[in-house]
Amino acid sequence: MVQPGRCHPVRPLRRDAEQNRQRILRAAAEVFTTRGLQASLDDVARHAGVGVGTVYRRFPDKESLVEALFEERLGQVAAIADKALAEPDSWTGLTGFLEQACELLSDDRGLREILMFATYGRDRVQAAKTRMQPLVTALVERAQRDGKLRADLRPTDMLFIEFMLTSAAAYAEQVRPQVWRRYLALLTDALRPARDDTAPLPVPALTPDEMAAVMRSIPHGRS
Amino acid sequence: MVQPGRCHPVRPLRRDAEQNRQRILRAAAEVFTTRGLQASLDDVARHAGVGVGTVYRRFPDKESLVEALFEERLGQVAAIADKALAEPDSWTGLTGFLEQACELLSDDRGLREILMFATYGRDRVQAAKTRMQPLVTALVERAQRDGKLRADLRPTDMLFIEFMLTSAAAYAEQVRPQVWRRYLALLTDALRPARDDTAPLPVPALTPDEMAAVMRSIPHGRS
DNA sequence: AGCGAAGCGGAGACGCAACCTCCGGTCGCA
DNA sequence: TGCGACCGGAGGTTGCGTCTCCGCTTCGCT
Repeated sequence: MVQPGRCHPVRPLRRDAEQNRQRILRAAAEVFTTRGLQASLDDVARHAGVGVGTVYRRFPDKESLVEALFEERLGQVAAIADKALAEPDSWTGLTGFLEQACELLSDDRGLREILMFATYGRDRVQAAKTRMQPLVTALVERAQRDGKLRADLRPTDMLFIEFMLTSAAAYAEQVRPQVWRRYLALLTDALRPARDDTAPLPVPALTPDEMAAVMRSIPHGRS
Repeated sequence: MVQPGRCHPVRPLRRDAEQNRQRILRAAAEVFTTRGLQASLDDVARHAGVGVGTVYRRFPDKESLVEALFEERLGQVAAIADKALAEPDSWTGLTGFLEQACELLSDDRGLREILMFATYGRDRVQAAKTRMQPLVTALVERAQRDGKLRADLRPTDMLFIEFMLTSAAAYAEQVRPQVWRRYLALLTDALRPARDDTAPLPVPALTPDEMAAVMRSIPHGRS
């Protein structure tokens, strides 16, 4: 996908080598999305039908492989926010954003781990997040200006909602991969402007800085 | 707390030994609640100021220690449901249940892991769950009879809500341990009877059997 | 066809971390 | 005071994941 940023032109790989590279990428995608990032490279190699050595010859270490793979996915996430802002109706835009993000994350365990726990590629993820933040903010503020969204919600709330939904999705994955839609509907309903008798939210939302701190606070390893 | 079910009367421990046992239990409680069940017994021993050997002399293996510790906590969880049913107002009972359960779980990582992922003591947890199920069902049905709770919700939904909230709590633990209350308020609001323009929930709730399957589907190890 | 370089496989070195054992020494208690 | 319960913690054992190494294969150019 992305040519490595070598300073000298790279001699193209031999045909068989290139083919193997593709096979590895495909296998890695499958393994990491279904079993998560803690899957071993031996797994990936077995899945690709090549030896471990071949994997390590192409990708100096696990991190490179993971980054090569998820670069594109990270882009997709940001694209979802873009598309949501392009949607003329502010409410549809916002709920569509939540739904599509959840769709993307709910069947990609690797992406989930990378985004939520920054297991690898801290920097790339950081970049993706700083790109998304203003978009989400715009989405939220637009819907509030239109009176479609409960006024006391903040952009970071959307991230938490996303997080809660994908947690639920992950939990039920093996049994009912789609239940998260039930809870999305529930939460979506809760996002609409408060009725008169609605209690105010008892705790302020996280600030963007606090949100960043949350990410940093996650132990470097797994959940 | 609970005397081990030896068939022959147990000679009481020597005074220093008993004291160490207590110290171990206290240390284990602290370590497991803050760092989770994956903490090593070496950690516990260090924390207790005793050698590992001492720990293993008292508790044949890690599982026994964990079970000894969480037996009581598991009881507390069930007690919360009992208390909620005793509350005369059905709405207060239900939301109070959610709040108190979340309170208990949000600052006890070990309990969280044991309940959600059944990392240890599958049977005990199963017992606790089957004890709770009818209580939660009663709580839900009572509130619905009173017209206080959205009619299309099912008991398993409460467990998912619990799960989503504790996930959020865990996520923000280091930065803002109380944000979960914000999302509890949001969800609580969503639990009230649907307004006329509320969309129906798009996916059926899990059945109790499916819920049990979810538990079984969790890989035996960690999250 | 022939040859050099690029590529391959996978056994296994290495590192790490957790669980648990063992035994020389210590300490409570009758 | 002496015996036996008890202690500490070094280290055995196991298990797993990352990555290396080297003898052999395959490609592709001439």
